[in-house]
Order: sequence, then structure tokens, then C-alpha cells
Amino acid sequence: MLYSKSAEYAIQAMIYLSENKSEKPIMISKIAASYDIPYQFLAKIVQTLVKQRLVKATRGRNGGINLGRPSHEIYVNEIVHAIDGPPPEREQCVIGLDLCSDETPCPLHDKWKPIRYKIAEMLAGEHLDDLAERVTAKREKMKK
Amino acid sequence: MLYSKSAEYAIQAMIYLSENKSEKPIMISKIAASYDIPYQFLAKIVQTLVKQRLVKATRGRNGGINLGRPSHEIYVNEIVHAIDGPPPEREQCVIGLDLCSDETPCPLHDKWKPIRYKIAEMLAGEHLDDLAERVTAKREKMKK
DNA sequence: ATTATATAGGATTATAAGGTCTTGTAATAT
DNA sequence: ATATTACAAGACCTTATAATCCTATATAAT
Repeated sequence: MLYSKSAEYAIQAMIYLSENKSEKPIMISKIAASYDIPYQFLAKIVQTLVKQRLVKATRGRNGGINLGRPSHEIYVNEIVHAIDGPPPEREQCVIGLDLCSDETPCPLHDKWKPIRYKIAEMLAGEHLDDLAERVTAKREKMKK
Repeated sequence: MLYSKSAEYAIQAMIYLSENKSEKPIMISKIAASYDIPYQFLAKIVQTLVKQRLVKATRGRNGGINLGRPSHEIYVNEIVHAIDGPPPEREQCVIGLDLCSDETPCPLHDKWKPIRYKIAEMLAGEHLDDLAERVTAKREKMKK
């Protein structure tokens, strides 16, 4: 809906890294198993994250991946853009009408614009530390 | 984003019908040309709209299509559901976490829920008459 | 009746996203 | 040194959406 399946997996993987902070690298296969993501596919996604410096990879025995930066400095929209590419320059019209803009708005324009803004705000306002914390809290709650 | 390309074309076509109200049927090819939609593709989409009774088709010479009901009684979400199928029973989590619900919310849950509601509200609140009127107004504005 | 014209609909192709397979390469424990 | 382990990366397969092709069928004008 808001991003591709790949980006979704990337977010999940990075939440995992954030939850399991450790000096030692964490294996991609472990993350894949934990979130039930196809291993090979996640490995590919991680390659992109590495190139974008969102995660650091350590090769070889005892290798794995770590966050590229502290978890409170990584925001969800960064992950999405790293995987799905940057957002379009000119936001496109909801009903695909050419020449739709603030000056000549399409019929849904005025209702859609604030919603689109809210979405961007949501993704830009959440950092990994936040997410991981709440996932952990959720796990606790579910044990009961 | 909110619906498939097919649904987008369907909305455009029905706006056209709403703008050009007439007793006589309007040709699919004319609509396709007007909105730059691949003709054969639109024809196929229209077949579905006909089955769902959102438009009425008249075959043969001088044939074409008309709205199935008055334009002020047709809402955008009906068109979307007719083409893309009905919305899922259980709304799915934004970051794809299983077991995400109001009771055990995922990290983005509280921010996403009201946005999702706004979107549904937007699509359910706009009827064709409204849209067509504004498209017409827009055309006028652009002439200047 | 015949012909032109428009939708109906099955079969097929194109493209992109999602997912798998296989081999290469770096690091380290032995 | 060498075997093992884990990421890197290219080629390939699968599925869904988007788009096209071709023929059938209905209808109205001639």
C-alpha cells in the first residue's frame, strides 16, 4: 500500500536489528527465519541496504549485519526510499489526471493532499528505536 | 497507490460519462481517446462495470455506454471495488506484522489507523456528480 | 437480406515485482 | 594452508497486472 513488499521486509529486518542490539553481527538467515521472510530474497534486499549504508555487513564466518547508524537516527522513510527509490518530484494525481496541481486541482485533490501529507509525516516521524521498543512491548504483552 | 490502474481508468471513464450526460450511448473508443487509455483495455474494464451494473451497454451501430444509475448515486469506492474486488475483511498491518490488531497494535498502528479511515472516507464520500462538476470547472479554468 | 458498427470475450503477449538457484568472494577458526 | 561460513551477485523462474489481438455477436441503417 505505502511501499513495496521488499521495503516492508527491509523495515522488519531493521526492526529486528534494532531489537537485538549487539556488537556481534547478526545473520541474515536468522532474521529471515524470525520474520518468515524468504532468505535469498532478504539477502538481496540487504545488499541494497548495505550500499545505502543503512546497514553494515561483515563477511565470512561469524559474519552478519549490523545497523549502519544508531537506531534512533534511522527513520522509516529512509528505509522505504532506500529500497523503493526516492519519492517522485511532482506528486502525482490520485485519479491520474494530467495537469493536476494546486492551481488546477483534480476533484479529489483537496481531500487527498492532507492525507498524503499525514502519511509522509508518519513515515518521517518514526525512528527505529521507537518501533523496536514498541515491538518488544508488544511481545511482552502477548506472552501473558 | 489506492487502487489499480484498471480502477483508475474506470473512474476516469465514468467521470467522462458523467460530464457528457446524454440519452444516446457514448462510444468506448471516444472515452479512450479522450483520456488516452488503451482502447481494448478500457473495453475490457467496461465489461466488468457492465456486469456490476455500474454502466449500461448498448451494442451495435450507434451503440456505446451510459451510466447505470444517476451520477449522484454512484460513489468512487463502488467503482474501485467493482474493479479491484471488495476490500479485505481484516485490514492488514502496515508493516506486515502478523497478529497486529487494536489489542496488540504494531508500532505504526495508532498513526496508520486514522489515516486509513480518512482514505476510506474520501472514497466513500465522493460521488460522480461531484467529480464531474469539478473536472468541468477545472477545464473552464484552464481555458483562460 | 446485407453491411457497417459497436460491445463481448477468449487467447495471447509484455512488463514488473516477487522469489529461487547457483556460483563467487571475503573472513576466520582450525 | 585449508575448510568452513556468511555475505555478494548474476542468472533465472514465477506470478500478477497491464495491454494487445482476434473473432464472435448484437443491432441498426441501408
